[in-house]
Formats: sequence, structure tokens, C-alpha cells
Amino acid sequence: MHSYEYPRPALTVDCVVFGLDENDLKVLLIERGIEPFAGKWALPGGFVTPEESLEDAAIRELKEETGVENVFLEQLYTVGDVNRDPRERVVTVAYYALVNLQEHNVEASTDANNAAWFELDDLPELAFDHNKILEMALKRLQSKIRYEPIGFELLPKKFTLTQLQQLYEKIIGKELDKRNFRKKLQKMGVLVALDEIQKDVAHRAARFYSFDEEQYLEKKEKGFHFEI
Amino acid sequence: MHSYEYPRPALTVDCVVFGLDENDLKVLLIERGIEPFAGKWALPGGFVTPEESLEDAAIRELKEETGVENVFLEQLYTVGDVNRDPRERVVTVAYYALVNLQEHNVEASTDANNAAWFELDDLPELAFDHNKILEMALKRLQSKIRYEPIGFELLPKKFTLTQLQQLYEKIIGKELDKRNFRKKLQKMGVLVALDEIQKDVAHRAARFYSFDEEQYLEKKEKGFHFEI
DNA sequence: TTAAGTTGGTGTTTAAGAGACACTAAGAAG
DNA sequence: CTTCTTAGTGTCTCTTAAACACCAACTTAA
Repeated sequence: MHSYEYPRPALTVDCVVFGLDENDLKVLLIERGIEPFAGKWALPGGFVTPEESLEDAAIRELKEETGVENVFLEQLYTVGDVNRDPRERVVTVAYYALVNLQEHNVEASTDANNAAWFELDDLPELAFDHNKILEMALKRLQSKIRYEPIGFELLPKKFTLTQLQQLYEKIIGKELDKRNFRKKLQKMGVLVALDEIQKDVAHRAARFYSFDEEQYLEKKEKGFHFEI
Repeated sequence: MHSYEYPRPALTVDCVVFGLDENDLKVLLIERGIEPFAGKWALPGGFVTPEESLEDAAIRELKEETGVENVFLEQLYTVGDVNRDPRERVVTVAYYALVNLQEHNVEASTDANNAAWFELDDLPELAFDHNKILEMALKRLQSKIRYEPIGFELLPKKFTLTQLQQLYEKIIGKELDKRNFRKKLQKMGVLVALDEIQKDVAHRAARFYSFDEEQYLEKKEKGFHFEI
């Protein structure tokens, strides 16, 4: 047992994990095995231990509950309303992660818990205030993807321009002009055209590109500003 | 005493309070009376109590330590590195506040603590990791002021266009063209020209304006986007 | 009362960027 | 060899950003 002079809330981290599955943006949820909200779906997460930072806790929980590691992870918001957990006061630091499902094998289910990917417009009612947190994460993604090159985190290393455009259309929620989109990206100079084209497609094969992060960071130093 | 099965970090809130004093952007700091860092300057803040939300805690601390209330307050970031406090594990949820000093009387010093406003380019070394937090708050303010109308929070209700422009120049850190600035704001249609001009100035008196929040919210609904 | 000093207030021109728009190219399948 | 499907490309127009200079109003001091 651990004793303190004043009461302390419990501290947890929760992760909103976005993944791109066959051009569909999905979120990874875990089915709760215990009360409260047993049987309900919830964001993966858990308690912060004394010897790890908040981000380390998020990384660890992500790994333990989904098998995912080395992905984009960023702090989102901290929620601590008094009664958000019916048992006792729990404050949670929410993170969001971007995973590309082609290159990271996400364990569909872990030891104790059932895990599954959900379409954003077909979400169940979640435990606690997790629907709100998820909503915030989506808004953050929608705005951040426009002025930081984080969209590439959701795609495989090699991708076609059409894939990239469809990703943006999915997330931002509106159609983009193909020619203007390609023109803009080409002018930025942060994509490299690879010597490789699609195979086994029943139409003209598209060229693969990759995101040149070094080039991007160099340009950013000089005042360059990514924007779609 | 309060006992728990697992160890829990202490939870605090800290506030970065920005104020505009005679056209200078300043930050409010408190001199610590106790160890650790006794005698050092620090951000105002304190422990979160069991019956208040995080934001309520920030509001309360702000009031207790500086006398300020009813001001713009927004969550900034949560820091929880393991050794950021030499005594024990402390996680803090940082907020930032914008105060207009003409209309809010900030108590220069409270019961136990000495409080003072500091110029941003003349900051002392702060306790804990508060320099880092302050740096983050400044960056947030610098970027947010460009696409949300939060600059008005720092000005009195009635202000001149020159005051507004100087505020932007101070915060963004570069000079703006007077005519283009005024043209842009006029076209947005969120300022109302008042029937009142400056008095007791040794030159042509400037017209006062106020920010029309209702108008802004209405326009925002329809897709309008504030941007300087 | 007049001149000098100080800040307020205003439009136009030019350059750059955003947005709209339609056809040919390549390859697969029948 | 025709059809089908997606890849890939350029120009024109319009809107927006940026540069730029003078007169107006009022105070103060000669």
C-alpha cells in the first residue's frame, strides 16, 4: 500500500490509434473484460507506472495491447472531470497514434482482450468519455494533416499519388482536384519518385513515391511550410 | 492519510499567464517561498483537489495566486517526466491564460508569495521545467493568434487599430503593413467602429473599435475562417 | 497665429497562388 | 483489336497577398 497526506487521482494514458486499412480510415478499440463498462469497447490504455514518463506509458500500453511500436504518437489532451470514471477519480492523458497497417502487424486480439478496427462512421458507444476523446483526436488529425506531413505515417513507405490523395480526401472529407493536388506536391519537393511502378493492376500502373523526410526537415529549417 | 494499492504521482496544474502592459507582452511569475527552488521564480499553480476538474483547478489557482478571474484559459500540455520534481513524481497539466491588464486588476503580490510581471526576453531561470512550459505556451500563442481571434483577449474592450497591430507585431515578431493589416480586418467584418475617439493624445485621435464576438461566431458557423 | 511635430487614416498596382477544367497514355481483359 | 480503367499532364482565370506614399487631424511651441 502507498499512502499520501492528500488524496490523489489515479493517472492513466489512453491512445486513439488510427490506421489505414484498404483506403479506409479506422480506429483500434479494445473490448473491456471487467466492470465498469464490461463488454463495452474502449480506447486502449492503462495506468502510468512510477518509473516511466507519460509518453513512455503510452508507448508501453500501445505495445502491450496492440503489438504496435515505432509509430507516430503525439499527446492530445488531458481529461479529468470528477466523475468520468464511476469508481473513483481518474485523470487520463490522451494520445493519438498513426499506424500504417501494411507495415505494422497489429495483433487482432491480445491475451485478455478482444481488439478490433472500427470504421469512423460506424463506431459503437464507448466506455467512459472515450467517444469525446476520439472525437477530439479526429479533429486534431483533420486539422494537423493539412499543415504537417503526418499523412505519410498512415501510408506504406512506397505509395502512389492517388493513394495519397484518397487519404487526404478521406480524412479532410472533401474531394480534391487531381491536377492541382499533384502540382502542389510536386512543387513542394518533399516527394521522391521511385524507379518502381505498380504490378498486377488491371490498368495503367502508377508510379510509386516516397516521402523524403530529410529534405522536408532541411526545407522546414529554411522557413518552408507544408500545406495542403 | 490516503492509501492506494499502487503508487500514484501527485497531480498539479500550472498556468502561464500572459498580459499586455503598455504594449509589452509580459508573463506573471511567482517567487517560491519553500524548497525545492526556494527563492526562484515559477509559474503560478498548485495541486488538483478531488472535487474539482482540471480546468476548475486552474481557474482556482489563478484566482488564488493572482486575483485574476473570467479570463481566456486553455489547456496547453501535460508534462510528467519522472524526475521533473526532485521530491517525488509530480505530473502537471499546464494551461495558458490571456489577461488584459487594463480591465483585470492583478494583485502584484499575494499573502505568501511575491508576484511580478516579466518581459519575455528578460526571463529569469525558473523552477522545475517551467522555462520549457513557458516556451511551449509562447509558441502556442504565436501560432494560435494567427488563426483564432484570441488577440482581443489581451486588449481592453475598446482599442485602436494601431494597438491591435502592435499587439500582433509583438507576438508574431515581425512588422506588418499598416494598410494591408487594416484592409484585411475591415474585410473580415468582425470589428465594430465605435462612436468614440482617443482623448488627451498629442496628435490626431484614433478611433476606438471593439471585437464583435457574436458576429464572429455567426460567420464561423458559415465557414468563415479568421486569419492574420 | 503659424509652423512643426506626431500619429491616424486611406487605394492602387503588381505578383503570386488557388481553382477550375479535359484530354492522351498505358496496360489488362475480353 | 476493341474496350475498359486508371495514370498522368498544362493553361487560363480569378482571387488574394504584398508593396508602396500622401493628406488629415490635432497638439505644442515659437
